[in-house]
Order: sequence, then structure tokens, then C-alpha cells
Amino acid sequence: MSDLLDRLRGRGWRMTSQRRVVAQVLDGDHVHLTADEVHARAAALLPEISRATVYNTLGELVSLGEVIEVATDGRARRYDPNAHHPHHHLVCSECGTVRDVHPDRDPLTDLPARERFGFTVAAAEVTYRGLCPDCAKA
Amino acid sequence: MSDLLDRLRGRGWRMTSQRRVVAQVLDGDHVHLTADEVHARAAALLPEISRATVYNTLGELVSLGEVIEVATDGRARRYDPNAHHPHHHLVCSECGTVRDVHPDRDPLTDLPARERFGFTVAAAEVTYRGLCPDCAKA
DNA sequence: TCCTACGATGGACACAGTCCAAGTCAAGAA
DNA sequence: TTCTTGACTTGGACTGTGTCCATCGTAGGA
Repeated sequence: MSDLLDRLRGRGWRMTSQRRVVAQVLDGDHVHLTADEVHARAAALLPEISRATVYNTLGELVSLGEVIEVATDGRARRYDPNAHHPHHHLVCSECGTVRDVHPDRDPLTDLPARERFGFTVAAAEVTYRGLCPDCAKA
Repeated sequence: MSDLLDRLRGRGWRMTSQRRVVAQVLDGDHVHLTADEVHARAAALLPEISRATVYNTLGELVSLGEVIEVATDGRARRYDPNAHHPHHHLVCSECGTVRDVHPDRDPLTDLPARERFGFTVAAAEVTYRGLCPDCAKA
């Protein structure tokens, strides 16, 4: 994830301890934290970090295209650092766990012109829903 | 939409003026209102209706399967009365307009077993994003 | 080492949604 | 038709999520 820090520095980002900690917390695969979770984990490393800073930093990462915002339910947005590999999401309806998945086909190709209503369609996000192994057992 | 009222009565719903008004407001195609919008339109017909009742009624309609909850952004949930015809959504990134669309293929068939991580996958929702004709012009 | 513009802070605010105790009323019973 | 009752509605308090802003602090160039 120091790749990320390097890229950010290259873009003229001022490197502060707060930003470093937020980037560090977002490292890894299948990471889909809410802003509050990011704040909690960041605060474990840097106790004084404020909520506003976490929101600011996440917002910047999103507009730089380094992190993707995911709205799996109508509740808190989740932040996905896996922004450089196109993928979709599989969500457990019970516990909310999210996994990154890679379907065989891009759904964009399956939306015929007559169903586009004159829109310039740029992207398609798929949310698969079901039960994760743990919740299916219970 | 009196179909809906009939179905609800058949299911033992007590028919109150509030519920009638909420059902009436949700009538139509390409309707994707937020709870607050439903409340505003319902209040135009029945001024005393409360926010809590609108939320209760929407929640009941959703659990009866008569209305679908849509989370197109991380903000307010939207309510879609077109629950009996499977479809997906096309959202304008600029103004938020939503249209119902019908792709040629069900994306569920394109998620191979190795990408299911042991989940029991039940459904797939596709959100297409782009610019609507009006916003593309501006 | 000094400067300063960019970033961090925390507290107030706005919005979305939930919960609850008390009052109201739809619809079946008599 | 009136009575009864439990389901429904109400408004207000409360929680969670996200935004805004004035002020303070500091990274990094001169």
C-alpha cells in the first residue's frame, strides 16, 4: 500500500500522519469499511484523529479514483480500496459481509439501445445478494 | 393501483386513509420516491399524515413484496412500486433521475461458482450509471 | 530556520431513519 | 346500529451518518 502513498505524493498530496493512517487502514483485499469503522481503526493508531478528517480524506481518495464508494444498503457508505481492478460485490443479506467478485460478463453489453432512454451510459455496478456460509448454517 | 389495495385487503390489511394515500402516491411507472417525497405528496392529499406512518407503511409494503427498496446512492432509500416485473435501474449521475430498465441477460447466470465463496446467491441488482439526455445537453 | 498555504480539529448543524407511549379508529360482533 | 378491541397513527425524542465552518497547526519549500 506504500504504492498508494507514492501515487498520492506524486499527485502533490501533502503527506500528514492522518492521511498516512487512513491509507494504512484501507490496505488489503475485500476491505469494505464504513467511514466510522475507518475512523475507529485509524484512532487506534493515532488517537487524536477527528471524524471530519477521515471524511475529508475518504472524499479525496474517492475523487482521485483511488477508492470506490459502495452503497450496498441504504445505510452507511462503504469504502473499497480495490479501485484499480474492475469488480462487483456479493453481499450477505444477513450480516452485511461484502466480497469482491468478478462475473464472466460485463452487464453493460447487455443493455440494448432501446432500454437506454437516451442516456449516455458509462458504467454498471452489480450487487449480488445472498447468504454467506456462516449465516446459511445458523 | 386499486389492484394493490385489493391485494392488501386480501392479506388482512386494515384499510386506513393513510395507507390508501401512500399506495396512491406510489402509483405509476418509473416511480422512485424517497420516504420524504412520499410523505410530502401524501401530505398534499391528507395533511395530518405523519412521517412515522409513512415509514411504517413503506416498510410493510416492502416486506409484503409489493414495493422494492432501492439504494442508488449512499443517501435516502427510494421506493419502487414496480415489484412484480423484474428489472434493474439506470441512474443519472448528475440529477439522480432513475429509470427502470430490462437488460437482455440475467447477471446471476454470469457469476461462476468459484466466485461465490460458498454464498447461497439469491439475486442480482444492476445499477447502470450515466448522464440523462437533459444533463448531457447542459 | 522561517513562512504560509494547505490540512486538521471539534462542535454545530442537517438529514435519514427508528422507537415509544398515548390516543384513535376500522371492522367484526351483537 | 352501536359496541368493543386490537391494530394503526401520532408527534416527539433519539440515533446514526454525513457536512460545514472558523480556528489552529504543520509540511515542506525558500
